[in-house]
Amino acid sequence: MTDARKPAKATTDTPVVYIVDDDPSIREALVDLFLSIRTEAKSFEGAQHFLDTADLGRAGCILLDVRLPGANGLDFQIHLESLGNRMPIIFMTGHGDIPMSVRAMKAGAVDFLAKPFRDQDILDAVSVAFQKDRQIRQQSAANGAVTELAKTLTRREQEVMAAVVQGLMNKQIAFQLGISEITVKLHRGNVMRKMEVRSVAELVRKAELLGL
Amino acid sequence: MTDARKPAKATTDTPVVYIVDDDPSIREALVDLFLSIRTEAKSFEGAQHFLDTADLGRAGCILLDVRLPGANGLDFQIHLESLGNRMPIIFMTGHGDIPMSVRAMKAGAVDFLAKPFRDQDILDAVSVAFQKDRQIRQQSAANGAVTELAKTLTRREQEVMAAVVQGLMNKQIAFQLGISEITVKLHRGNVMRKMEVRSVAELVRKAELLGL
DNA sequence: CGCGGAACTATACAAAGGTGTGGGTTCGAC
DNA sequence: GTCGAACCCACACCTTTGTATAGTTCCGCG
Repeated sequence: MTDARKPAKATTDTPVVYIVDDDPSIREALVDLFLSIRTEAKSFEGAQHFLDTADLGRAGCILLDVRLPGANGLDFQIHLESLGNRMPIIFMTGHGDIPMSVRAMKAGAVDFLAKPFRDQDILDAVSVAFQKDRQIRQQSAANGAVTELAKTLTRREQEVMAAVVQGLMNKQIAFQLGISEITVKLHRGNVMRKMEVRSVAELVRKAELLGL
Repeated sequence: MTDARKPAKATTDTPVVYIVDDDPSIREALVDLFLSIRTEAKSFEGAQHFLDTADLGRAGCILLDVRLPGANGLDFQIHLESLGNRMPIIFMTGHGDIPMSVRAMKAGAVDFLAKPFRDQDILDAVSVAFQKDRQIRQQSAANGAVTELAKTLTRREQEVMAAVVQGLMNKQIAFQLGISEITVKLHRGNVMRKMEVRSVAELVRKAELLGL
C-alpha cells in the first residue's frame, strides 16, 4: 500500500496509543512502529506532560514506562484511576522486577513488558488493550444513557421505580409510600415513559445498571 | 491461647490451603506457618499427587510452586481451569521472571510471590484468596440453584420464559410460538411456580443468571 | 401575586395477566 | 394397552395494570 505509513483518519472513534517514556529514541521507535500498522500514536516525555496535553476522553490505551522522571509509573496508574480515567495501561520497563509487575497487573494493567521485547509483543498487547477499551466505553455509554434517563425522574417516580423492579404490586407500593394505588399507577406510567421502556422486564434490566 | 497451634475444626465450610511444592522443608515450614494462625493446610509434593489426593470440591486456595517436578506450574494452572476447578492460586517461586509472573496474573492468579518473601506476604495473599474463593462459591451456588430450577422446565416453558423476560406480552408470545394466548398463560404460570418467583421482576433477575 | 411543576386523588374504562375447571392429542415407557 | 408427561385449547371469573379526564394542594420562582 502506498499509504502504509499514514495513520487511519483520526475521529473520536479511532483509538490512539499514548506513549509515555522519557527516552526520545524509544518514543520515536514506538511511534514509527504504530505508523507501520496505521495506528495513531502520540508520545509524551513524562506523566505531567501527558496529563496536561493528552485528550483523556479519547479512545485508546497508554504505553507507560515504569520508570518515569519524577513519578513512579505504578503510582501514576493509581493516580489515573483516581482521576476516573479507565484507559487500559500497558507497562514497559528495562529494570523491572516481579513485585513491580505483580502490583501493576493487580491494579488492572493489560500487560507488563520487560525489555527486551519483540515488536509483536507490543502490538498484541495494544490490540488487547484496544479491545478492552472498547468494552469499557460501551459499558460506560450504556450506563451513562440510562443514568441520564433516570435523572429526569422526580423523587417519587424514582421511589416507585425502585419498588416496581423489586417486584411489588401497585397496592403494595401504595401502602409502602402511603399514597393511593391510583397515584402509583400515574407515577408508574411516567417512569415507563421517561425510562423509554414498554415492559417491566426492560425496566428491570435498565434499573440494574443503576445499581438497583 | 493454649490451642494456638491447632487448626480450626475442619468442616466443608472452613477453607484449607493446599501447598504444592517439591521441597519438603518448605512444605513443612508453610504448614507450620498456617498452623500458627489455626488454618488447615495440606501439602503435596507434585501436581499429580495433588490431583490424586486433594479434595477439589473443598473451599480454600492453592499455594503453588512455579517449578514443579514434571509439569510447569503455569501449565498446571491452565489445566486446573480446564478441569473446571476455580480455586484461587497463589504462586511462589525462587527462580521466576517477569513474563512468568505476568502470564500467571493474566490467567487469574491471586498473587505471585518471588522468594524471598515475608510470612506476612503469604498470609495476606491467602486471606485475599480465601475471600475470592468465598465469592466464587457464593456466585456458583446461586447460579447452580437457578440452573436446577430451570432444568425442571419443559421445552415450551423455557421458550415462554425466554419470551417473558424479553418483555413480550402474552399475545405476542402466543403468535411467536404459534399457540393460543391461553396456553401461554398456562405455561407462564408453570414457569413462575417452578422458578419459585412471584413477579416478572424476580424472574428477570433469575433468568439473567442463566444467560438470558 | 400568578404561573408552572410536582404530587396527589377520583371515576371510569380498557387491556393485560392469572387461575380453575374441563377436555383434547401425541408419544414414549412399562 | 395403559399410564403419565408434555402439550394444547376453551369458558368463566377475577385481579392487576394502564390510560384518560378532571380537579386539588403545595411550593418555588420571576
